[in-house]
Amino acid sequence: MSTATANPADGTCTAPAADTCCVPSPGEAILNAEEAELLALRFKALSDPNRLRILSIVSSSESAETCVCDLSEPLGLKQPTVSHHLKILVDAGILHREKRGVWAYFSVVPGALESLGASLAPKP
Amino acid sequence: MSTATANPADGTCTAPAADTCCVPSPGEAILNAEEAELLALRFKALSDPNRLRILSIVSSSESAETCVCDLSEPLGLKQPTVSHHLKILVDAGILHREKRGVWAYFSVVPGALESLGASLAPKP
DNA sequence: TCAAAACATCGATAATCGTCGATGTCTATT
DNA sequence: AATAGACATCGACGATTATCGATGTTTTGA
Repeated sequence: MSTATANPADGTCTAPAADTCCVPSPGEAILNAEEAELLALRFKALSDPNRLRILSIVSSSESAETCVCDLSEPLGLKQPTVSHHLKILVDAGILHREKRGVWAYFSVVPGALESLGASLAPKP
Repeated sequence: MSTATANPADGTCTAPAADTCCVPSPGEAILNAEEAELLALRFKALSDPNRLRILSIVSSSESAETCVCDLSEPLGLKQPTVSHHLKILVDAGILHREKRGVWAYFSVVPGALESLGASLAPKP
């Protein structure tokens, strides 16, 4: 199971067996599709400049809480757009939403960013 | 500069000044647009399930090096697609490409993922 | 010199995403 | 009850993205 013909569907990559290419890696330790999908969803939440700035503002706020109207102006985005980004961050488990009266306050979920960062570590 | 009328462009959010909303945060420590754009670009490289699996395969490879033909089969993707994903990861500074003969070998840039993960830490 | 193989690049297509105006929902105030 | 304001949701539009077939480039082996 270690020699050549890695992609029979293409008929290509039938390595000359002499040189060492196409050693299909350990086999088991590979991130499976479902896990990858879940992880990608969380990174996708961080893949937009405005969402990163939202996180920066929320986490650096004195009260560690921010309402939507605090974000619209410094980002130069309209309210529906800000709400949309906030929803993505909440769905990703990164932000926490708490409705108090008319306002909605957002805060960073404790440990959320750290655990995401930890998934980039060399070896678990 | 701490009271109300956060979004004059909309005419909205003229807070009643009695309750505490719309305190526009510290002011200086906010991630600026250029930095956010750059960070987002790197996270965007991690925001695709197949790219995460590519990283998983490359980093768990025995020789810490992988060629394209090793990736096409386990991911179920055609060669041009794999090449496309690899280019994105290389451009983001996460993977290193080395051409040896006919094959191209990829390896994780040392410290690249760690430094990205560190940008998610509580306080710099 | 020629053929074959690995990989990159191009062009096209379907899907997803960011943005915003319009509208709906809910709450507090009058 | 009615109004006003904060926020969420909807629908639309332009831009970006993932995927793949076709093709180009480069290197090895005959």
